[in-house]
Formats: sequence, structure tokens, C-alpha cells
Amino acid sequence: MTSPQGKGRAPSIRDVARLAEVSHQTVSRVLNDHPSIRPETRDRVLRAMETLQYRPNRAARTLVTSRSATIGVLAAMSSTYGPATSIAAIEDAAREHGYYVNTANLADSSPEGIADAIEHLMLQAIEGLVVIAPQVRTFEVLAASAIGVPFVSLQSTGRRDHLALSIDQVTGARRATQHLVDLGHREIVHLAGPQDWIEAEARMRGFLDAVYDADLDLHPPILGDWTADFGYYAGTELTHRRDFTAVFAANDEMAIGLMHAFRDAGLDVPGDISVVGFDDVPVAKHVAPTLTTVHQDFREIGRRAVALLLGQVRGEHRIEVDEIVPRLVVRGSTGPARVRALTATR
Amino acid sequence: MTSPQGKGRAPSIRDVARLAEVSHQTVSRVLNDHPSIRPETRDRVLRAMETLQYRPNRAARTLVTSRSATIGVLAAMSSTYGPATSIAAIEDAAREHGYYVNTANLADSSPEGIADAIEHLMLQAIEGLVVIAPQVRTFEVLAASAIGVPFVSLQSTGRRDHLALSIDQVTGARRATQHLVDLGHREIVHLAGPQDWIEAEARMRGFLDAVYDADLDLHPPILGDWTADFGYYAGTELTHRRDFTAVFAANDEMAIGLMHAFRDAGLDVPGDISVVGFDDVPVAKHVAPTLTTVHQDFREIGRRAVALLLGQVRGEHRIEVDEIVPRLVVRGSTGPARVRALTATR
DNA sequence: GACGACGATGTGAACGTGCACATCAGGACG
DNA sequence: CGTCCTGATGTGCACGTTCACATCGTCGTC
Repeated sequence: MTSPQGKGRAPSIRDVARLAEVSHQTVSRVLNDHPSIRPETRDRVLRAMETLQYRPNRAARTLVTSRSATIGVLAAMSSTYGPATSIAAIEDAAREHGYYVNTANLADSSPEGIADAIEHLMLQAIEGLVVIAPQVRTFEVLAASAIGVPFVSLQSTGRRDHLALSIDQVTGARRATQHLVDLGHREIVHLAGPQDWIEAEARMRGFLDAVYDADLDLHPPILGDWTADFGYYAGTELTHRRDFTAVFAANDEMAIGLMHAFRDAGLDVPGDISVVGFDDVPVAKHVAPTLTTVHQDFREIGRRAVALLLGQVRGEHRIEVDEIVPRLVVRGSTGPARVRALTATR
Repeated sequence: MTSPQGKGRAPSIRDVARLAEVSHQTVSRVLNDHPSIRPETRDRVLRAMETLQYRPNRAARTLVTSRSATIGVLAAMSSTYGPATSIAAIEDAAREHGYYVNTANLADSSPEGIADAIEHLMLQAIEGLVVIAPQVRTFEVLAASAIGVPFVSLQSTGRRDHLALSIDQVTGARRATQHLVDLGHREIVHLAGPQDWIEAEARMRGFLDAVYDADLDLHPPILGDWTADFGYYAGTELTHRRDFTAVFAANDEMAIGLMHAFRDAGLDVPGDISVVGFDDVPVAKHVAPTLTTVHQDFREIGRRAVALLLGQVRGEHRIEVDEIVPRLVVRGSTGPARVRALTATR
């Protein structure tokens, strides 16, 4: 019903050969752009392909060359803006290079879950792997399972067993914090991501660096889960405390939840409290107040990951890519610190 | 360097057979859970697989069975919350059924772009196709290229050549509009999505139905592009007009942009103007004011799409799934209509 | 106790492609 | 004018798996 010409198998290279009156090998050569083919015969073969609606069989090709033309993506939080954007960019870039992409989502961060996802990808015989939004544990499992293909992390991990894009999240976070310091804030709280995430750790480090440089008192960071709901929860908890004037949230969602909680508590942002986010999601510039945040170009990140990985897969020597430094975007959620801001509002 | 045991090819079914002292066919039977295998020999084979670190070669299997165990996803706007969430759910569900997923993103809506993406997927020999966030044109191209595999649309299209989930977006949009009517609004503007999108059209239809039922004057809808930035732009344009008290936006991003523009113009939401969105993205409940919107369960949608498609692929008779009706979530962005609200604010 | 059925296993071919090698014609070169 | 090289093409095999069929022993049945 659905198949137009449901009789048997799809035309093969041999069917094309018969029609074009050449050998199957000649057809193969046309497919692979072999130099020594007479233009005339090439045309004949191409015409035969056209009339037969021939499509090369990737499985057969993979079987004989043992190259699957597929790269794997191991992603967490893949439905949130950042990862989703990078994944889309990876797929686009891969397709451009004639590659396919296979994504495995990490439901939880248990070693079993990670191992399952990796196993799923390995069964597909991927040639390389991109790891998105990685947790520390991911790389341990990856190292342990000795997958035998090159892999690239979207974040600098400090490990030596794989490539990583140089995205200087530490500097990004440091700049965000420094911005608050420059505005006169001396009591800054960090609403961090989950401890075991590479990115969360890098952003926390940047925060700590800035706090240290400015010689501020250290408030114990709050460990969140990246969600706006958690941001709201953390915000309500924070309103009970009166010892800070600014918050640096590890991502925009949490920052938005935070601001919601402050609003509910009758606190003004940035009048009473300044808030900085991270990522610059598309709505960040439209929420009230508009969110000061650290912009990341997720598409560019995805593109570079593919370039780096395919370079590796094809055995090219490692290209030194220049570092990506996220940039601060100052908007309406940050303002000068007021002394005793919190007490003054009551 | 990267490969742990770089000597030659991976172990095959025959290597396992040799080690287990059985024929390769017996190993194959173990792999495919054939009933007549002595438990004893099965164990022996499994042990051999274990020691050799055997992984079945999917390409070889695909070649002989001509089943790729892969489904394709054709997606637009794949980095926004809704599609991204559905895609992730599709991947999870597919993996559970032992299937792989291959996604092709539509950069633009040109027929060539669509045809390219379909061609890319067909080269991968997909067994079925899920179409996400579809434009009308997509189905025309799909019908024209006679792909020969079943496909499922995530939205009701009214076409008869494929299956579609029954998501009653029309009712969802109608309820959103009716909610405004119930609050006393009689001058309602619809900020629609691009005309050629199935979803945009359904939501507009629901809006028109409600307007017709309530016997309201029809304001010409504004055609947007789903983005928050466009919402902001449309909002600034709208503030010049003084002939409406409520806006129904076709998605949350545009609604958030809208509210930003109204805020900038000194208009209060919902005091002066009520706003309703669609989708219930995670930040919708945290923006200021919290956004009244129509909730969609994107994960469930993805899951059902896979169930429906795999049922079709395996030749089961079509299961009638019950309809998904999105539900209205009333929050802070909607309130009773004030007469001459806009004029009163000045 | 002969015979058929069935359970458990083996044998050979096929799937569609690329690779290594063979073949053949024609031109350059001594 | 024979030799060698090179361009253009053909031949057979291998890749790892499943499928169709064959084989063998055992058990139940009349």
C-alpha cells in the first residue's frame, strides 16, 4: 500500500550495471568518483541510476568498508535550549560532511544508564562520539568501556584521553561575577548546577576565582538541578536570608525561577537584588526584568565539535581551534548594590 | 592509539562459534532467541561472546534482512522546547524497542530543503518516518517523493495518506480564546504562527471558531515566526493600536516577547491587556506575569508517535489511540477585561 | 520394533558493496 | 617495432549475518 513498487528488493549496483551495460565495478567507481572513468560511460551509468531510482545501500557499504559514516551523540538535558541547539548544529554539520548522527539521551546519571547509552551507540558502530552536557562520571565510564573510537567533549574537562572544545566557561563565569563586583556587590551567592557536571564545576570555579580576586566573603553555593522550578525554590529559601545583594545563577532557567521567587517575596530585581544568568536563552532578553547573562553560541559549538571529531576520525593531525570565550551581556537584572538593600525593603 | 586491541576486525559470529565449538548458525540462533537451543549450549555461546567482547554487526544484519531498525525524524525548529522534547522522547521510546533514530533538520521550508532532508533519511534506509512541526508543504513533498515507508505526523493534518496523532490543537486554541471571552474580552487579537504550518493553522482555526461562537468582531491575525523577538516586534506595533484588550499568541515564546513590549510601553498585563500563550514551556510559570497558556505533553506526544509508527512498521493493524486534548493552564497573564483599558492608562 | 515427528544443530548460499587483481587497448619511448 | 606504462574496464572474493534446507538422534505411537 505504502510502497510504490512493492516487488522485492531495491535495485542494486548490479541492476544498474546491467542496464548501463557495464560491470558492477564500474558503477561502484562512478559512485565513489573514481578518476579513471570515461565521461561517456559515467553519463550512461548515471542515467541508468536515474531510471532505476537507484539508492546506494549503506549497510552493504558499511559492511565491506567497516566505516558506518555515523557519529554518536551522548547528551543530557537534550530538550533544553543549549544542548538542543548544539545537537541540531551537529546534525546539520554532520549531514554536510555526509555523516549521520545517532543520539542517545541520558535519562539519569547512573553509571548503568551511561553504560547503556554507550552500548546502544557502540552497537550502531559509530566512528566517533560527541559528549554534550557531560557529567564527570560520563568520562569515567567512557574510559572504562574503552570504546575504541575518538570522542570529543563540548566542555574542557582537563582529561587527556580525548579532545575537548576550548570553551572557557571559567572565564565566562568569572566575568559574570566580576560584573556584580564592579557594581559594588560584595555579598554574592552562587546558585550552582549539580556538582558532578563539568559545566557546573567550571562555572563555580569561575565564580570562586572572582570572589577570591575581589577578596569577598564566600557564601556557600546552592546546588541546583538547572531547572526554573528549582530556581524558584532556591529563591524562596534565599529570601529568608538577609546576607546577600546579588546572585549568580549557573544558567538562565534557574535565574528566571529565582527572579520569580524574589518578585513573589516583594523584592525588586535589580533594586534590591541583582541576578545574573548563564547561556543567554532566547527569552532571556524578554523576561522582566531583562536578564543579564553570559552568551554562548551553541550552534558554533556544535559545528566546531563536528569539525574537530571528523578531523580526528579521518586521522588528520589535531587542529588547534581557537578558544571560545562566552561573552557577558548586560541587561536589566543587574544594578548597583545598595547597602542593606534587603532590610530597607521592609 | 584510541583502539584498545587494534589488530584487525572485530570478532564475528564465526569467531564466537569456533570458541564455543558450535556452528555459526547456532550462535545466530542464540542472538535471535530461537526456541530450540539447549540451555547448555546457549550458555557456552554466551560465555564465548563475553570473552571475545562480541558485538553483533548491525550492517551485516541490515544487509541480509533489509530492515535497518532505524526510524527517521523530520523536524523543524528542533532546538525549541516542544520539538526538542518530543525528539528526545522519540529517541528514548525507539531505543526501548531496539530502534535507532535519525534526525534531519529543516533549515528552511523550501521544497528543495525538504527534499534534501528526505533524501538524506532515505539513504539511511529508514523503516518509518516521524514528522515534527510540519509545514503543509512537507506533506506535499513527501507524497510526491513516494518514499515507500509509513510515516506519522505529530499533528492532525486531515490528509489520508499517512497516520497522525490526534492532538486536538483546534480545541486547545478554542479553549484559550474562550477563556478570554469568559473574562469579558470582546476585542481579541491573534498573534499567529507562519501560515503554512499545520500547527499554526490549527491554532488559528480554534481561535476563529471561538470568535465566531462568541460573535466577536474579527481582528486580522498577525502572522509571526514563533520567536520571542517577533513577539516583541508585534507587541510594539500593537501598542500603536488601541482597539483590543487581549492577545492570544500561538506559542509561549511570542507571548513572552509580546508582554515585554507591552511592559516597555507602560501597559500592564493583565491589568490593561490579557495575554494567553500556547505550549506551556517550563519558564511560562515563572515569567512576570506568570503566563496563562495551553499545556502540551511533548514527551507523551513523542512516545505515542513511536508506538503508532512501529505498529505500522510491524504491520499490526492500526490502533486507535485516544485523542490528546491540550489543557488550559490559567495563570497571571489573564484578567477581566476593563472597558477602554488602553485609553484609561494614559 | 519400524516409522514419523520433532528438537537440536549444521551447511551452503545470498544480501550489496568495495578491494585486489587481471585484462585490454593505445600511446610514448627506445 | 617491441616494450612498458597508463587509462579504462572487468572478474572474483570478502565483509558478517540470516535464511532455506539438510542432517542426526530421540521419543512416542501403533
